[in-house]
Parts: sequence; C-alpha cells; structure tokens
Amino acid sequence: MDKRGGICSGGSGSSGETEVRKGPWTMEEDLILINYIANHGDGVWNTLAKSAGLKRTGKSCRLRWLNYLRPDVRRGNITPEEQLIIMELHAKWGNRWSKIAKHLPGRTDNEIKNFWRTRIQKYIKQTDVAATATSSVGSQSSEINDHAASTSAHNVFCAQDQAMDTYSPTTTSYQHTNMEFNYGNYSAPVAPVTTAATTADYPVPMTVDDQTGENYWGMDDIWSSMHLLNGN
DNA sequence: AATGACATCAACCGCCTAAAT
DNA sequence: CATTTAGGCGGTTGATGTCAT
Repeated sequence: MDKRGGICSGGSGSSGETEVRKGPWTMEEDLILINYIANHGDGVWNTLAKSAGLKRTGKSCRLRWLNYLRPDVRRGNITPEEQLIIMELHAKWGNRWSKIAKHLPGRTDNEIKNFWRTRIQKYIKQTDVAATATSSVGSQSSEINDHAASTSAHNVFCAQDQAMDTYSPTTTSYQHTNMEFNYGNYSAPVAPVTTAATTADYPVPMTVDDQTGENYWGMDDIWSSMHLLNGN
C-alpha cells in the first residue's frame, strides 16, 4: 500500500543490488541529480540515474527534474492569465496536459493537471450541480473532463474568476516553494508560501526534519548546498 | 484540544509511441 | 519485419496540511 519511501528490488531481483528507491525525494538525491545534470546535461535517464549513483528509475529522475528541479520551473499560484489560457487550451485540446503546458512557460503538465483537477474541475462540478438544479438538461457525466464541459465552464469560470474564493493571487493556497533562479545567475528563492499564507506571509523555509532527516527542506536549502558543493 | 473532512500536490503506474537493434 | 528499450503522457494514489466542528 505504501508506494512511497521504500526500497524495492527491481526487475529481475536476482542480483539483489538493483534496489530501487521510491517515494519522496530526499535533499541528498535532489542535490545529486541537480549536480549531475548541471555537469553532464539531462537525457538518457536510465543511464543518468545509474551514473549519478541514484537508486531511482530513469523515469523517476526525469519526473523529478522536469516537475520540480528544473531551473526554469515556475512555482506559485497560477495567474488569472494562465487560468484563462488553461481553460481555452483545455477546451481546444482536452486533457493534453503536456501540450497545454508548452504554452505556459515554466509550468509543468503535472502542475496544470493538478490545478485543473483540484480547482477548475471542482468549480465546474459546483456550477454543473447548480445548472442541473435549474434546468432539466442533466449532466451527461459527473466526471467532467471533456471539451464541452470545459468550454461551457470557461465562460462561467472566467466570469466569476476574480471572485473565486479558492483562488487569490494574494492569498495563495499553493504549498510550493516559490523559486526563481538560473544556473548562471542564481537569485535567492522566494520563501515558501503555504496555505497558511493568509496568516503568515512567509513562513521559514522548510528544513530537514530532525527525526526523519527527509523531505523538509526548501529549495534555498538545496541551492545553498549546491553553492557549497560548487564552491561559490 | 481532538478529530474528521476536505484540498492540494508530489510521485507512481500503466499505456503508448518512437527509436534502436 | 519483429522485438526490445526508453521516453513521454495522462490517470491515479497516498501523504500531508488546513479548516471546520
């Protein structure tokens, strides 16, 4: 049941040393991956994973890099403009998240997908319920994930977008660590904004947990470590 | 203060496709 | 041409944080 944080014997399992780590990435793993890619570039992920000494699958490394560690990943709240683009492109293409993501620089397909599922789809559902309450048309499906639904939702959603209480540019509910940086021109990451942002604008960055030693760090921690490693 | 419900997001899984052999 | 392998994509899950009671 626990698909995270474990070590699984991989594939054949005959050797016993092809164990594969799963679950959340540790700071050390992130550092290794960032450092390796900074020096060797990305691609050929299986080889990369092995060469870097990571007990991860190539897929896992790729995902981690593309969705989280990549320098140009934009984190933080989706802007109203981005919402609009997502709505429009989804109406056009449906759940082609990677395709949609290409039109939103710095956004990942995973992020857009999550945004859609958690925010927009929920909102569509609400408006759908309201619509069916007032008309007898009836919803074709409670699983609202098709073009028509998003198209119809588009108008409603955009019209009421600014008033949508689940989204606010000033009171972001994203739990990401905001970061803006480049390899060559690193600027200090913005402090992470949590769902508690309404009461605490910028909580202290995550740090390594005393007990587990895992998964409680901010990108600034990672990057300061990187700078230590690289001696700058 | 405890706890249950809900929301969010990172990460895994399975499938598909393209490239390599 | 058939098979294998790797990468990419979309769907789904589970951990965790927040809010409401």
